[in-house]
Amino acid sequence: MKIATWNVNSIRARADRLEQWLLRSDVDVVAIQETKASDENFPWDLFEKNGYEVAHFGLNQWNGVAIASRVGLDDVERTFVDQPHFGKIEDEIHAEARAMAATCGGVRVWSLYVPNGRAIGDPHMPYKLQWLDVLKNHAIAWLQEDPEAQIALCGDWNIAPRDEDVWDIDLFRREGYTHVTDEERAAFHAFEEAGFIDVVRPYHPGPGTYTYWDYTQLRFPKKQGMRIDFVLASPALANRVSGALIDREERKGKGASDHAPVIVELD
DNA sequence: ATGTCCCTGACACAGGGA
Repeated sequence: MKIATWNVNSIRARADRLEQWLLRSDVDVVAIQETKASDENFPWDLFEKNGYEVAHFGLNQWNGVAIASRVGLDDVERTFVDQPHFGKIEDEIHAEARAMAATCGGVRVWSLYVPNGRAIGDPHMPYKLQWLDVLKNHAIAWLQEDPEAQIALCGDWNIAPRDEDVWDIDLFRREGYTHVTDEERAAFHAFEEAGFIDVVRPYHPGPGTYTYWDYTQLRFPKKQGMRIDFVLASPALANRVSGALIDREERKGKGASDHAPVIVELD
């Protein structure tokens, strides 16, 4: 069985490439982030005509997550319990469309689009950290409840856990960029301390291994990327992993997302 | 090649997000 995670940066703009990628990659499950679509304009047919069931959670043009599966799609859950909100007091406050889960082929798959902290000192940064903290507490509870649970926390984590996960850590430090701060890294490592394992890194160690390249500044041809998309597997699921792929080919050419798909193979 | 891309509102391009 193959499980993938991919930030598509608009599922409508990516429809043709996504369909070709489904045919080529032969994945059984894909957790999708940043659909930038509401449920009303989500391309349901794209999945159904290729043999996938699909569930989507989208409220407007921002965020949006989906899970497609050809090995079952059960117990769909939209947002996690007590998912932090973001909004000014005077605005309508709602939980953003950044998290959903489904059980696919016996695996509890989460599609996660972790908030972008935007900038150090920006209110989106404590929102990001709080969002991760609440999710981490759930992750701990899930494993306490069932140590053998097969859980895949898939998504765009918007964190580069190690210095080698960005092309120039000195630049990030000098400019005070996000994604590499101690606080963000601690929030990520808390999942590892809870027992979840980055199952891709052992197959594709760094330095120079990335999953995202900014559209600007010729970042992709210059090989200036960031490793921010991860599949964190529970211990029982990690034991089944037999391979992994960062599909860098999919970042090439016209109409590519700025993120590459990340694929995990299970025995 | 791959020297931003994508969305919306509204009809041209500004504004917002990444």
